[in-house]
Amino acid sequence: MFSIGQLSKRTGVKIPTIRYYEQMGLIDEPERSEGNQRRYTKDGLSRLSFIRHSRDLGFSVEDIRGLLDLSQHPEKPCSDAHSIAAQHLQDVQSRITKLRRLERELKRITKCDAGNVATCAVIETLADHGLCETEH
Amino acid sequence: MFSIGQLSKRTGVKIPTIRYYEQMGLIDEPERSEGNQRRYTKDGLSRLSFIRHSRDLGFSVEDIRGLLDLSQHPEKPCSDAHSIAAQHLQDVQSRITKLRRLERELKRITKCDAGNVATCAVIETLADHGLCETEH
DNA sequence: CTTGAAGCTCTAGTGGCTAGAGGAATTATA
DNA sequence: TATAATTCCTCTAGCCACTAGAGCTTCAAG
Repeated sequence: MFSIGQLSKRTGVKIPTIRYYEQMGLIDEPERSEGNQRRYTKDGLSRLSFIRHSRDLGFSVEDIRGLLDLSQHPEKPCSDAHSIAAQHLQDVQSRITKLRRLERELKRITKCDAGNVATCAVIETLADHGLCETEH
Repeated sequence: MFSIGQLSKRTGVKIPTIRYYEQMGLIDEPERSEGNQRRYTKDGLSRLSFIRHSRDLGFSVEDIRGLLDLSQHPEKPCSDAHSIAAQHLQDVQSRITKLRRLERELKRITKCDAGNVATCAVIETLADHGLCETEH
């Protein structure tokens, strides 16, 4: 049996976040001590690790709800899990593409070495979209 | 003079967002018509464009506050603008790095072609961090 | 002068937490 | 065993950058 603090240390999920997940229904309400403190089992620990890991990979809480549900039903086909993951992969890739464009633009405008704001490329570019090299 | 709707169309910023920026103090309160509707000048238009453009580049509202302030003082050295932009560039770059790692991991786990959840790599990987190839 | 679009203010909700108040329980030390 | 230090409890509110909706008023075209 783990206290919430121990669970937090083992998983790297902060205490208020664990309580938040409980509220959102991602983890079951655990047993309580005589004094009403949460007491977790190994199962609780592994479920929380699953959640933590999924969050690290950027899945939304809703996605995780689906993935957790699937993981409880080993007999189901895994195509559902795949479509969640594949969709998420697409999201990640499109975010990367956008950020790469930003990066290029930011690199370009931070090269400016003007002395003051009047001729500064950062300010100028922000004020005038036409100066941009790429779409965004 | 533009109505809020015209301003919205010209800048691509949604109407409630314009009012939100006003509330946040990013744009001045504009004049009003006799019937209390907002009426904007060209100055208002270009200020909002500046904001829109900065948001597109991913600057936070706080950053923009600083950049706007600088843009009103053309005599100031532009090193302040640079440090805001350079810091932001760093943020963007570190986000890209993280997303690239995610992408690799997601690609790997979505390659699984198992029939059901019991042996599905997506579920398995999420449950067991040890199966991951890279840090994240 | 009517009608329909566009505007107004105000409140509340989004996601995924995080912070703080004010108190109770547990654990470690004396 | 007494006390002190730490951890835990619930509850409310805040973060960012909007977005949605209710209920009302004003504007512009015909």
